[in-house]
Amino acid sequence: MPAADPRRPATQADVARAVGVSRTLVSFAFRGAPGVSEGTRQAILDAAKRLGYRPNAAAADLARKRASAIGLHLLDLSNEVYADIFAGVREALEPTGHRIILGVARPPGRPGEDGPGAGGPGEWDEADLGPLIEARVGVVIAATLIDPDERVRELARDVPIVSVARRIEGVDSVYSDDRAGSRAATEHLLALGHTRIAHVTGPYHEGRHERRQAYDAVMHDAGLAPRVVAAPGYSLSAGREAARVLLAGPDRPTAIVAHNDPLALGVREEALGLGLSVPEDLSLTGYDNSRTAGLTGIDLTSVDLGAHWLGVAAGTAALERLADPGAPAVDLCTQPRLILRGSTAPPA
Amino acid sequence: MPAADPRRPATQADVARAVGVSRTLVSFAFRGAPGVSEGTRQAILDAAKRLGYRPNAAAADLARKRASAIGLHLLDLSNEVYADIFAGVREALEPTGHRIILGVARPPGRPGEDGPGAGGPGEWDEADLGPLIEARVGVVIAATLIDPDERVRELARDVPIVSVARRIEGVDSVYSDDRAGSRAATEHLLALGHTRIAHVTGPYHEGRHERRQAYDAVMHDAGLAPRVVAAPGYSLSAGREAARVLLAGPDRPTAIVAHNDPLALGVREEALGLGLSVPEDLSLTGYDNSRTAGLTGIDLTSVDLGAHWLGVAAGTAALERLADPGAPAVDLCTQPRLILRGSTAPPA
DNA sequence: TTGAAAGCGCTAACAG
DNA sequence: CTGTTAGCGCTTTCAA
Repeated sequence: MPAADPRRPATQADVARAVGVSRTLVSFAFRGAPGVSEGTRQAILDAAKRLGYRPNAAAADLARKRASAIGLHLLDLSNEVYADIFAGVREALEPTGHRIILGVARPPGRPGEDGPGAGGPGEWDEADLGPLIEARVGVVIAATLIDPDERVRELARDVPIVSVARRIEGVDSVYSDDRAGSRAATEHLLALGHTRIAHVTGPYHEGRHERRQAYDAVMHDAGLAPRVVAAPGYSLSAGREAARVLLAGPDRPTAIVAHNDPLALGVREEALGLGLSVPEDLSLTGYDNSRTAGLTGIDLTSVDLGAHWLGVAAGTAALERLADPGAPAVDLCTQPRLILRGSTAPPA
Repeated sequence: MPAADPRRPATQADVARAVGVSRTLVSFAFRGAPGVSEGTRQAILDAAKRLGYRPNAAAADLARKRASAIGLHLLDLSNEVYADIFAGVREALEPTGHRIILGVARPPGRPGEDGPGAGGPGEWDEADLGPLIEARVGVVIAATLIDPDERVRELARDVPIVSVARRIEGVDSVYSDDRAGSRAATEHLLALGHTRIAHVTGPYHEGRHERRQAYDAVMHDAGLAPRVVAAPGYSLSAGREAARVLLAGPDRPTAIVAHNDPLALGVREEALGLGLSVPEDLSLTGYDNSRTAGLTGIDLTSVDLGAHWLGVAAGTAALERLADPGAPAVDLCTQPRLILRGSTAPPA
């Protein structure tokens, strides 16, 4: 039998009334607090089940004056990396019983999406993190933020932030060494004998340019001219668009370093569509080492940043931040690994 | 300058005090309610920004006695379909300002994962939906539930449920005709001339067997012996395991209908690893039409169930359910499309 | 146009 | 072991 009052969810008061005890007892019984006799506890639990009582987490948090939920901000659900990060975060949080409130960034094509160097208002993360803050999460784990560092530090005054896959001075950060990963990919191509190596990056955002910078640096050190094309996003179709530009001209690159796997896959599709072979006519590297990259027939050389591990570390850092708001900011950096596959070879 | 009291988030009372008005006014001003003079409103908004005031959504819901959040339960983030459904749901909910609280099912390998017909306790969804209910969401959109119909109807007494990609009598359901999709795939293989067609399904769950049933029916009608192998999950690696069994024996199938794309991709990897060619030695169909299925070199024939559209429809249905709790259950069924690609061909 | 007061479901001292 | 009493931050009658 559901609660007597139809449609209105049962409350602790209903349970207390049914059993004939005070509301406090019910509260105690549910939290396993000491001071409730075994008999009473059973009676309470039984009645609760009978009435279909469910604790109201929001009300509990309000009364307790502290959050039981952790916010998780993901940039793009259609990118496997974020699913991996999520899995890691949950693994770390699961045993603690913290609810995870997930927020996902609005898709690209937002008004004001600006090109390299334009230096837009940088207030995108605000829109995504706002709802999490208003849901009163105790800390938000963010993968990946795109606003300028300074802006993120401002946001971090409203709620503790753990930045995943991006280092932000003064904010808990758990990330992979993007410069090293990008450098490894570019140098690999260089070692193979390529000289016309291009880079496909995404829209400009501060804090998302390390892969590009490392590419630039390696090219510069090798005395080669860098060539960078910014795709209109981070997806496969954005990669196709970038490739269209890159592969059309006269001195087509013989190798391309893509910012991530979807972009690389897009470049690959476009190249294949143009009648080029990979790696014979075009060597290609991705970044993220997604499941797809490893499929036979795709064999995309890619950089593995250990997304799952980052997730676990971020979850752990969040817990620590919750426990000690005053602790110094965590700064955890891991080394990525270049996974060699069939998409790279010496130039023809 | 942040709130005077360090670390304690500003409240409406703080704002009211700063401006010199009552809390009521602040509340009104924030919700754009009529009855606040333009001057006062501006003063309030200014002070709020200055103090770093953020509305407390949980407290507001509590006082308002109704939920402003919608729960979204996703079975598996690493499967693209769910990302597509998510995108659709958000598209529908975005303009309304409802927060989306996301829950993701615990990964497989739970205790009690039972085989076909075993009829286990069937209380898995409960564990996943519980936190959503306790967060007091107004309705939960669930993609995909795995408990028996009857159990889901019980859960639906605690909170309105919109079931996505699965029809449940008496519960709002937005789904694709799985029998039709599976039938189309199987018949396609039949028409190609295959007779030894096997089916790779996942662990048994009531409400997740329509694809299998349609396969069985088509085989039966064609006078052929069905052969079904249950993979230990719905992932690529689960597909590999199933294929190991299927491709080892003496009368190896010449075609396989997989329950979904990851499973199909797993079968493909295993087959290729065994030295078989697709489609020459083995025709293969997936289900979901993921981005990966469409990649050159993968070319997986797959059934498209319009995941994004399902998401939009589910979001819309959720909104309607919120507006009218008493309305009859929605029952929306769409027709899937078989996308023909290079992974299917006549038997050698 | 503004404010006072009650209460949402729950927790947390503090008494019995 | 059990009950009483205050709130948590916010909305919402109802008066002024």
